[in-house]
Amino acid sequence: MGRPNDDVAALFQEFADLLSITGEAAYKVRAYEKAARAIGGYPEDVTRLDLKGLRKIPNVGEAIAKKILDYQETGTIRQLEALRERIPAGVRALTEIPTLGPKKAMVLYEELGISSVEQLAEAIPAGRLNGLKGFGAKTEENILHGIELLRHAGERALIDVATELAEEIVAELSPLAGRCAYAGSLRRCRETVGDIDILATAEDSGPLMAAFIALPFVTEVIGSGETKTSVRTVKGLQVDLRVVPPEAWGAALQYFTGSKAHNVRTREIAVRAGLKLSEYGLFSVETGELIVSATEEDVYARLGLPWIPPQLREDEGEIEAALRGELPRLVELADLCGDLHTHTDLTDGVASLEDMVAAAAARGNAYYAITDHAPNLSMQRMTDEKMLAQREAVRALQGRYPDMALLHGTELNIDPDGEVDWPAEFLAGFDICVASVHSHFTQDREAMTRRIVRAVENPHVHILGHPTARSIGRRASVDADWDAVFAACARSRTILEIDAFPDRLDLPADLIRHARRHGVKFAIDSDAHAPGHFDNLRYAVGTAQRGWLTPDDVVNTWPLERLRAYLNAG
DNA sequence: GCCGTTTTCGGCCCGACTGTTTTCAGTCG
Repeated sequence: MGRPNDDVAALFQEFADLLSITGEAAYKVRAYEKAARAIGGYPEDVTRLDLKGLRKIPNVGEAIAKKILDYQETGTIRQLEALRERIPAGVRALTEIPTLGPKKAMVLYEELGISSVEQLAEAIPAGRLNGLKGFGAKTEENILHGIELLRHAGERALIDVATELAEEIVAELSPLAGRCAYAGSLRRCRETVGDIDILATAEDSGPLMAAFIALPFVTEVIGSGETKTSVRTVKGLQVDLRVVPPEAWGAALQYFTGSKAHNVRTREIAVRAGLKLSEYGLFSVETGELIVSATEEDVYARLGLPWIPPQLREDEGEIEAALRGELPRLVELADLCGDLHTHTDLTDGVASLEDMVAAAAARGNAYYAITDHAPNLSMQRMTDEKMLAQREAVRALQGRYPDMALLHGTELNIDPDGEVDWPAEFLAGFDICVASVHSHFTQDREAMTRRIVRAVENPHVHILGHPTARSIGRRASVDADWDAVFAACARSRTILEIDAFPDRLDLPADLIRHARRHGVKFAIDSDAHAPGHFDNLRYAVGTAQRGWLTPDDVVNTWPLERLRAYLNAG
């Protein structure tokens, strides 16, 4: 997204990677990784802070603060440039090959001068690794396999694909397990996942492991032991099954949910209290005695913390908030009482107005907005007459739904100058207007910022639809000064959408957190084009939770009267 | 390199699996 803090964080992550390749002590590498994460999640722009301000960032001390000052002056970090000269970028790329880490990468570079994945792929069949210490036949085979995986699979799975697969596996294994659930980044509601972690309890892991390997979509067993089995599935997605004794459920679930950074923090807290935390429980260091392990709540409580929702476990301030007793009461799916962005077959939806409204009512919505596309998206062939006719149909339908208020709206197109489809007089006839970027995605930052700010300042625009217009894995976010956009939304009381389509999830979680600091409100919308799309709302809720949103932040958890008052005030 | 209810030095999260150097290092999560 090109935020300055992300750029600086990426430089320090690269610095850490290069240090680890040079064999620098692990704690030093970790110090840079921690600093990179802290900088990425820091609310203030680190390129505008002085030394004193920089030192306030957690895990940023004298040395790293000075490197940031160097970046402010020169646009780079001299020590990083020096490392880049020593270690070609291709050597760092070698560590992206599964099973090949920094140590092996450095041996390959120093002994054989290999500095790219391509060179390594050619060197192995040519026998150039023969006799190289630490590289036996099996290791060569694993590296070649890893290169294949890197080239072909590579991509992360979208959350809906991964969730459906994980739920299917849990359903298959549950009859054989005491307890069974998915953990890992999927439980934390990351928007994409690199693998799936399944956790189960059993006294004897044998039958579970056997059933797991026998699942029809398993194509390859990567590794298998008594407590852990890893497989690859038809879609290239890796799935790990961990089996622990029943009494260790809570500690194991906490451990396998991660993130790694969050776990490091909780273990450090344990160490300071004379305790040792592992997936088997919280133990006394002195006596080795088990203290707690049955539930996550027990583990956190014994560390002096409230239970922390998985969506927050990224070491991005949740530990500190928990210690202060300031964890947010996160918005939940059950809090939603309406949907403010949906389509019908009048434009590109695939279900009729009647069917969409019936499905919405069946979900128990208190209000529901129909927002078909406006005419400037010309392929939708919208006209004033069609839109007014739909409004009549909506009003007529209202009588059948005494418990659900029907709102007639539209999804406007923000043109390159920030104008929308209709003049103010026509827009005033809608109950609600969403406005979205659907074209000209590549405008430069200045033009895009001006464009979006102008649109959100339009008094008839209530919601900025899928604000970044990204398509995960296919199209990058548009480039805009998001702080300027969020400030404009806060001023004009324009609501930011969190679009539930699994390849959008837009606004993304990190930008949600930034926007919230500006005092902006949000709408969790399905953008449904068919009744089945309402099921995607769970993923938008997960994204909102990762953005630390409470029900008060989300306008479609509010009663209709409060929502109407907010829309009209804007 | 960072940090401090063991506070300016001496620590820094924990365990499983794999392959190889056969008693342990590297990688991964």
